[in-house]
Amino acid sequence: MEQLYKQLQLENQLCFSIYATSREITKVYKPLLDKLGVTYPQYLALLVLWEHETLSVKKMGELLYLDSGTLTPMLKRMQDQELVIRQRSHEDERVVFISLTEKGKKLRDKACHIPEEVFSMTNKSQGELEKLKETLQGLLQLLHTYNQK
Amino acid sequence: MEQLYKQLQLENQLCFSIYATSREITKVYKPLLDKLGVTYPQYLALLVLWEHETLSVKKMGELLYLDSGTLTPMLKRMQDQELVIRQRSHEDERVVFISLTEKGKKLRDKACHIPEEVFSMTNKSQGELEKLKETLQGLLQLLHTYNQK
DNA sequence: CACTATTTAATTGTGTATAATTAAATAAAA
DNA sequence: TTTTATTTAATTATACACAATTAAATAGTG
Repeated sequence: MEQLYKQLQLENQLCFSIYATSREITKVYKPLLDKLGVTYPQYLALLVLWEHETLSVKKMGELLYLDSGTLTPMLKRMQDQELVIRQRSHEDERVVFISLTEKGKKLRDKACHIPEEVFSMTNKSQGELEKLKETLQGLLQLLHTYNQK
Repeated sequence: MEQLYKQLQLENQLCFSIYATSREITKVYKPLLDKLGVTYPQYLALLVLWEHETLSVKKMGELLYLDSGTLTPMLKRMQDQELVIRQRSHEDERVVFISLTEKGKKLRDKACHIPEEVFSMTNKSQGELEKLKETLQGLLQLLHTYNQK
């Protein structure tokens, strides 16, 4: 039982180190994103829209691993800020397409320097962070596949 | 500019791989924690209480990297479920001590097998996950120190 | 001792997250 | 072609997260 209890120590939880690190990362981004007037999840939404121009809510959810319960209200807030436009498809009335306004497109140039700023504060090598990212992407795929079943 | 735009691709964001992985991990824990009747953040709170028996809200926040705006309502819900007891210190009336009820203590034995169950589904080696954990703990410390300034 | 600063939780307001349900539309099958 | 199943967003309810403020208590200073 001692051994089993030891497995329950916070110190030994990989899950916690990921969970806490994720939240600390959000805090690092906060002052940078405040300048753009967006939150961290909204920034992620912008990343995929800058890459794809127009996306359905479903496709955005697949890319960001988020569902409509999260995306719908978030995208409505972004529409209120005039960052995105939401419009139903004519071919299939169930589908809602999200696209960027001019204001949303312009934010890209203000965001350009953010990755570099965040990287520089870590004092880690590019290679080390790259490797960590790939390890996590592998784990992410594995867990996501498992959760789909 | 092309190079700068490339840095904004979702695929290149370490932050996103951590963010998304963290949420997928929570989903893996969900069915296991449902059996105990707790959420994932509540499970983390139980982990530190199983280790420390009694903790102030402040100390719990330090251990879990959470503030009172998150902990206070969560601990009240856990009190409603009769998992914890909240009582103010006599020496310092500002301090609230959290301790486990018998029911809360007993959950430990039901939780014992969870780490093993989660580990087994990953198909990763113990060493690989251990190394990932240590890398993230280092990053967590670094970011947390930065965010404190 | 009075006054100020600090510490600690609680509260408030906003913004995610996710499970579960609903509703509308399309596609597939009998 | 009616019926059935599936797909897609939206909605609802619950539970975090965190910034900012408040309030109470303690500690420190002159």
